[in-house]
Amino acid sequence: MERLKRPFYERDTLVVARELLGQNLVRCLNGQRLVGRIVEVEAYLGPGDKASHAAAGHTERNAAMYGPPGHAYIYFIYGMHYCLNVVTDRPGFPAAVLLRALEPLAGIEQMQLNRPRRAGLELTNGPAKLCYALAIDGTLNGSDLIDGSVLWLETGMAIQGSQIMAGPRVGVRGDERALNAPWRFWIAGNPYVSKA
DNA sequence: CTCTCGATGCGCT
DNA sequence: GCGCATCGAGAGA
Repeated sequence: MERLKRPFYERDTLVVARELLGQNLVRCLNGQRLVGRIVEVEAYLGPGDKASHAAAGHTERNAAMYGPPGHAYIYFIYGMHYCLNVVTDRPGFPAAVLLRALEPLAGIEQMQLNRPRRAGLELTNGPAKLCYALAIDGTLNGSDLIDGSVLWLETGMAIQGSQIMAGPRVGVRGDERALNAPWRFWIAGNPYVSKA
């Protein structure tokens, strides 16, 4: 499988979000490949998006979103969880796509070890769950997904446009527009999607 | 199965 | 101090 290059990420965030569905997320851990198919994402479209961390402007926490596309933006939330985004759009413009759910493809035994009390669908059907399964935490924030050796994306399975579902994002606050915008995308019928 | 609620730490006002 | 792009235990049905 071929690694996704910088130009893939350096495009309109809604386009990238839809095309991320079906691609493979690869985490290299102690020489082992942990691989999951991306089945659910959410787009965060910049400073004007009131649900985005970038709505508050440039801060230390969200700095990765302002950097070049094709890097990881990983944040710590609710005092105990991490969530993984990929940075999109042009350098200097703070946009990203949150990876919300994966379908495990390889390294599943290690994922089980990383989540000792959960199995099956519960392994990776949520944004913080997939980070536990793939051993992704704040130390990987800002990782380069093109030249790095710990985290990257590879071309996966082609998804037909008719198989892509869209709806409002989960768990966000903000104004009316942020709450209603259909910027959550998922693969129709995939059992690992966090919410039907 | 669904629903409620506590956990837990840090960035931001 | 407040609130958070969440999760999972426990209760009830």
